[in-house]
Amino acid sequence: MRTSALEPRKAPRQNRSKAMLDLILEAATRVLQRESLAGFNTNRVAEVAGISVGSLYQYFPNKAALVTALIDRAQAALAAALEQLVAELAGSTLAEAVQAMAAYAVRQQFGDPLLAAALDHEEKRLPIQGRLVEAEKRIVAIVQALLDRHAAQLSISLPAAAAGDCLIIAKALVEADAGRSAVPPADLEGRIARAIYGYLTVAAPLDRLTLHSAAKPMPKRARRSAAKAATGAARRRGHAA
Amino acid sequence: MRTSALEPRKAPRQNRSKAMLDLILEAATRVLQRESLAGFNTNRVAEVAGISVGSLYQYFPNKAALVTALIDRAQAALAAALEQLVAELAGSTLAEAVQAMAAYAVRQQFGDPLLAAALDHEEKRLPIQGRLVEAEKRIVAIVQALLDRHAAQLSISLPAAAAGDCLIIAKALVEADAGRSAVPPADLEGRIARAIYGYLTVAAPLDRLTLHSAAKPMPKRARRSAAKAATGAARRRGHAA
DNA sequence: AAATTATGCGAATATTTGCTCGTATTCACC
DNA sequence: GGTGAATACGAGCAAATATTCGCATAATTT
Repeated sequence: MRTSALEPRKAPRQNRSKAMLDLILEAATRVLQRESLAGFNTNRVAEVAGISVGSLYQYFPNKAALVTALIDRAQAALAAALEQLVAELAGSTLAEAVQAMAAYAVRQQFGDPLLAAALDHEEKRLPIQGRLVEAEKRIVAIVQALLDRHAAQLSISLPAAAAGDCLIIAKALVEADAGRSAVPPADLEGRIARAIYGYLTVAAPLDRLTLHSAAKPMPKRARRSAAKAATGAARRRGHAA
Repeated sequence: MRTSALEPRKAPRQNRSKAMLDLILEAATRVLQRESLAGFNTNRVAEVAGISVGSLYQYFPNKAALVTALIDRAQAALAAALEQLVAELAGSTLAEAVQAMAAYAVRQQFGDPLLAAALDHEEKRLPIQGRLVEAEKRIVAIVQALLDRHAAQLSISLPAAAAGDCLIIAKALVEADAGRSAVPPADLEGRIARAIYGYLTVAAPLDRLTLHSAAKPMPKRARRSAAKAATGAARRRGHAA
């Protein structure tokens, strides 16, 4: 019978078990770093942690619960880090803030590119409970607070999505480069800053276009040539992406 | 003994086997769509295809070869679609082109969000042979050709990375929304267009900042407050991402 | 220090899954 | 309509992996 709960099985009461829980989490992280999701199994984690599988299952009812705990931890850490980063950016300009966020994103993901990617992937696959979604919201809220400070400079028409989009853009750009090389290219930080700053502040022709296609519920034939081309292309593709 | 070649085992000579190959590929796609990578196994693919596992292994020496074929197919389709899209955008402005690309990205990924993500993930994990990397390059080249037409309007200092970055940004934004809802939000297309257009055309303060941090090989203490904040945050995080 | 509880162990079991192989069926060609 | 080659089948092997369970040891309580 597969246990399906994702909650940790029990909280440790004695010191040694507290330590063991940390041991497990740390080993799990290490395994994930080294061999990604393939090769991430409970036996291996236990081995790396230098403990028994049985002990692992004393604290986590199944593998998914272990991964969930890892994601949980990572998100909490990210939220905390962002919170402080935003706090430290109190007096800064928007451009400075964006640059700082870019710098942080690079450091963050290049620290553990494989780990970050793996957790990301698992998060989508897992039967998520509210806690994780909650953490996401908190992270977005932190960024949103930062953006609010500079509301005057933003040309954004959809402030609700803006913070989330910034995070997504930064993460995607870093991850793409992380997949290619072990060390961040010198221009990465600048490219991220550019993308985010651009997204937040573009004016000009896009406004009109955006309004056009967003005005109608379905942007089907939003504009002749463009839409035509797109649908044509979509028709042509097989089952492929 | 695990066979390690990624090439298809043989080309079908009779009609029925040709049909079977399609059947397999289509079934594989469906399985990947429905249950992502977990639950994607050769037995299941055969079952869904309504054929035998043995038949599957007649055409693909191993699971990886099957996935590779899928990726291959998808990338070829994407390249072809983009090529035509770019061709059809011959007379358009940059803003129009960006908008069209955004529209296409939405259609593309929302057609098979899970599939796209799964293939993406596998691509990183697989012992890639040149063919796949080649296809990537071709896709980037197509976009780059589009950008070249509007070079005058671009404020990009790193044209080499620009095309790739546009693709990454579009993909990431769509994927994020695809993970949340089955139907694309009305504003998604606009947000993508905005991000890309912004990235390509921002001017102003970012230029200076970018130059600053890109000038020095390592952007370590690029700028006081920002860098300080970032490192502080990085120090604080555990093994988490 | 006895009793009780918490923790730890790891061999054993259950399940999954990539893949093979002997056999059956169909096709192409005469 | 016969014959060899191609194609298809699917039970089942083997390796990997998730999970359990009975027992040993350590901590805590009485």
